[in-house]
Amino acid sequence: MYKEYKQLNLSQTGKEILEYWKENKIFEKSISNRSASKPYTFYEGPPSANGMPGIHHVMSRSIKDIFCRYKTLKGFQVKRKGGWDTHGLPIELAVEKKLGITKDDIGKKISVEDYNAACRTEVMKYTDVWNDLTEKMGYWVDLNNPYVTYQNEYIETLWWILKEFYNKDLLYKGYTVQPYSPAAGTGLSSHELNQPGTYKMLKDTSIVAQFRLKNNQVHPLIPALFDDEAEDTVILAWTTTPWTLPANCALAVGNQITYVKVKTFNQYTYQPVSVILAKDLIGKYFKKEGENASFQDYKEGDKIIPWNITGEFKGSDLLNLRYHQLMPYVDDENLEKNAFRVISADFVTTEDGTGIVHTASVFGADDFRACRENNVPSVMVTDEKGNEFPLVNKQGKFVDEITDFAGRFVKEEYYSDEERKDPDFRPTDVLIAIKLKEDNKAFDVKKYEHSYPHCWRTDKPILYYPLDSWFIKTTAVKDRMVELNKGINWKPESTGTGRFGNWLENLVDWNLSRSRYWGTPLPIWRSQDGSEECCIGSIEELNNGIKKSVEAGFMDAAFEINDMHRPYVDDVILVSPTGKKMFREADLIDVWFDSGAMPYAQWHFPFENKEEFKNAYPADFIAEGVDQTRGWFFTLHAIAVMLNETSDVIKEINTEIGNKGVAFKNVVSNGLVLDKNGNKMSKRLGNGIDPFDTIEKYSADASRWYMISNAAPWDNLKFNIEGIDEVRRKFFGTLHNTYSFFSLYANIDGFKYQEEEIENSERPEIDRWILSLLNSLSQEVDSYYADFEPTKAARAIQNFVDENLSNWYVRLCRRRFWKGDYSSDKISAYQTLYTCLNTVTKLMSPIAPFFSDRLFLDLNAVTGKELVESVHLADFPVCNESLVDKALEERMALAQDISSMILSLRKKVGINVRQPLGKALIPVLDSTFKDKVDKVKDLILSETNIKEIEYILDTSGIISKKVRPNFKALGPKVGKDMKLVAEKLTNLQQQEIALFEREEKFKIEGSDYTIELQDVEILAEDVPGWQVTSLGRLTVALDITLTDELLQEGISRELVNRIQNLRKELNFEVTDKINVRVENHPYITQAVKNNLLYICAETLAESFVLDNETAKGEKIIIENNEFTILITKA
RNA sequence: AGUCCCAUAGCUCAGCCUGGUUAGAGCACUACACUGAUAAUGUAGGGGUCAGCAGUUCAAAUCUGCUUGGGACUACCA
Repeated sequence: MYKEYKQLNLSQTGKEILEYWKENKIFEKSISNRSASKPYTFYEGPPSANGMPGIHHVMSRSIKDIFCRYKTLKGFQVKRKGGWDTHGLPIELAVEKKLGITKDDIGKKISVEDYNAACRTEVMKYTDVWNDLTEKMGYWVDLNNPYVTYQNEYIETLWWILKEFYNKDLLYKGYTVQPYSPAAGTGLSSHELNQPGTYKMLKDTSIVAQFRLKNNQVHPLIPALFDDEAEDTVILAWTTTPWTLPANCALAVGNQITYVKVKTFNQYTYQPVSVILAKDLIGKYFKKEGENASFQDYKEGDKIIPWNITGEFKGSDLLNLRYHQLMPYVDDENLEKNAFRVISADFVTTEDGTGIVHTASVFGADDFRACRENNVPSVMVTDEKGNEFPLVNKQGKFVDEITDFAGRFVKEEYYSDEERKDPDFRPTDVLIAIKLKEDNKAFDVKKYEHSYPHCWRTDKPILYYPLDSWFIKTTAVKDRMVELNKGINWKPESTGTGRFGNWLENLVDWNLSRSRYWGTPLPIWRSQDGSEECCIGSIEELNNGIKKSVEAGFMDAAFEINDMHRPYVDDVILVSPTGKKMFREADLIDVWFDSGAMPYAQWHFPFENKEEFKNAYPADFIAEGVDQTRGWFFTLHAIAVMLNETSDVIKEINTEIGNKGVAFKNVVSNGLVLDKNGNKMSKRLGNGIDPFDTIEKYSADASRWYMISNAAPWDNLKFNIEGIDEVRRKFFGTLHNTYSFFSLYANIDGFKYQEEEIENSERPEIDRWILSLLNSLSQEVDSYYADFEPTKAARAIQNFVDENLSNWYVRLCRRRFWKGDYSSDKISAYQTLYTCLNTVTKLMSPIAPFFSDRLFLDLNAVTGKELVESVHLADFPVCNESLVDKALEERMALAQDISSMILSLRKKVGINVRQPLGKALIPVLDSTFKDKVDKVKDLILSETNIKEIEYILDTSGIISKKVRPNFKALGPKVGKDMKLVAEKLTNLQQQEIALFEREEKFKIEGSDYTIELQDVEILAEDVPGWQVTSLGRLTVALDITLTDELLQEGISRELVNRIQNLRKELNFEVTDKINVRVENHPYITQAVKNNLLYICAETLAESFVLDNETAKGEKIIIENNEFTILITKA
């Protein structure tokens, strides 16, 4: 017996199937059943286990799951090792919050050891919750042997990778400009900078400085810039941080910006000067009244300063102009040669300032980049050891070399309140402004209020400051990364070429350093003078180093390293080749390096598992949110490309497996899950959706199906809980009903698929049709999955189940299941419907793993046709081309259209379907059309309750035709006369159309155009005198004459209908035979006599008596005629 | 601020790459029908300035540019 269900409960089904999977180890079998020689590799992007999972995790993990399950069905062995991302700032912050401490307390109130121990505990706090979600949502991933980024083995692989880079000079120490808080003495991450309240309004002294051009240089613009040797021509540049002016090393212009040279006077010194600034900004510095005013009449102190434009240039013309250093405290040969010149930069605008940006390479991130790109050296001081330092020290004070301001804080906020209250106190910026004014180097000085970031701990403004950091020289392999990216299949493509491609094009070196505690330590040891250093690539190497150190007497012999985190590794002192002590560089590395290295580290490669690694490299498929583009996707790619360049082991393996050096071949980047109004879900708004509630209430299957079918993965999903319910009703409900229908009758007839498979050619048209569609569907769904288009797959399956299988096949075939003997037609129907259901379970199983398995198991429990324990162990359906019949699909579509049109006509004239009608008329304009319709005629007739279809031939002359222009064909021919031609054609008279058809061409009056038949479509639009309707090229007319015979048949059907209702009301089994007594009402007498056999057969009546007396039984009404009827079980 | 994505019926989405004159589907709504799939099903109906403006074209939801709104990422700037 096929299992029958009272109603559909997807949530319950999910729980039961989950138990079944566990008991029977289905997941394990889905891997062990497949050959290891056919691997399909998936990498799990490790979630951070320190937060609760949200509904968006169901989304991204559904996508991962779908393709892994699909590939399993396709015969691949798909291992999926789980993983946990365990390092990083969020964990540190969670611990600090929990313990009620700040970073300052680390090493004071709490030891680094205890702190890190707390992190280790914290990070796995939510593991159980995550594992629970993973199971309940049906995500198959190996949770028993996950990789964990804090484990020693994992870290050891990271060290190995870093050493490979180090050996090829791809790891270096350098400066980067970072937000830095002198008051707190620490760099700040962008995360810290984005805390609420860090950006505050600040009033700063802003200066427009005059950078004097050298008049003795060789440059094409010199004649235009200097009228004579005495002329003082300067470039104007604006700054809100005057303290950076001593460090000025370049001026940046925009290539496309227009600049002008303006002759005028300095407002402070009254000296004549020629200034260069952006044309758009003239109005900001010069009064209209002064334009072209007399220079002779100008007197010192005049409010109106005369000016006039004497030249105009593009930014690109100004490039490489050299100027005198503005504040020459620090200078050298290299600077004179390569600095103090005009460069171009893309960030220059004409919105503020002068359109020329003062650039101090070490005090601004943009500046730093622009200078590096243009090979402009930085203005730095050098200590006795030859180390370079910026002009401002780490306390935020000018160094001694800046004689006039030495020892002064660069920001006035760094002075105490008392100092600032002193009436003689002058901020350093103001002192600089005064000096520049005196030196005739300031063009304009003003207070300027702007938003500026502050340190969230000290509340003082931050500086952009160069800090020592370790970098990976990703720029060295940039071209290779760009090149290899082109071979990666991105879904959607635009993310790969756009977001990711652009990112690679603008690649900068990867700043690895993090000044933190809980993370992978940088394995670099340095002597104190920085002259010697080494990079450790394994635990063994470290232990050897420790041994030597013990021998050298630097370390205690009892020292043992068991944990590769801080503080333990910090206690290791190594011996340099010359016998000096080397200490570990205190930095941790970026956590993104942890996750990007997972292809190697998850296997502890190359220390162990070489084979496992080789078999699982690179990934065939990965999937994460689009926010990982510059995160995990990038680090995976970067590390893979660089290892291919640096590591012999990796190169060898890549050569062997034919990998050019990528970490993944296909990548799906999914969009966000928003709330139903399109807002981002957040704790603050309280609009988040709890995945556990959703799964409990609506099931994992419906949730997954909803998310996948509703929008393409890479489009943002507006998550509406009602949508899940719709999916349940629409799709799962329909499928479940179809199965219920099947099981009801299959159980009655004892269909167990024991009979021989009925030859396709022996099956009726409608069976061959649905099987044709089914095979087309298999093919289609297969290619959608293969193309990483799950949404299209889901929609195709859903459309098949709803529209074709349920709404047409089952509806039209109902009689075949309940009527008559267990004939070959009936068996054919069962076999066909069974095959459809069984195939659909496999097609849908990647998306809805629970329900599909239940359906599959229920079907096969009876037939035993498939020898596997789960749909997930089955093979993906293969399209049998010989069963695909496009012509059949086409004519069935025709049947559907014609039926629908006839029903629509019935509706219009108010004759319901139970009343048979004599005939429908269909105009045929070509012979193939008639053949097509003829083959599906019976379906149309029974569906619409019509006796006959009559074809009206063209020659009968009763069809009224219409010409419809084929614009695509006419376009090139008539061009702009289209309107006229189209109107003429549309309004052609019947005789004209006939003429057109006979001659196969038609001349348009009043023009030279001769229209041919292929330029138009001629269709039958009307059959005058009949009820007619049209759809596209189809036209159908209905004969609504009711003969006595038809009327009586109609009455018989009504009678049958009432008897069936009674059977049901009385709760008779569908197989019960009955006896019927009906009051002999004149309305039905003749109808019963004429159609007695029909009525009895339909209602399973063994006897049918028209009784003249009785009034017992139920009262029924047909067309206002009332009479009684009594049915009893026979 | 820059880059990218998105905008079609009350809601969720097709269509756009490759332009063709009546822009589709489902849900919701209304009416009717069906009643041996029945907590199911069918038919019909209303509902759209295809975000706006401009351009290219005989013809634009579709191609181009700009604007507006939403989102993402990057940056935080003299």
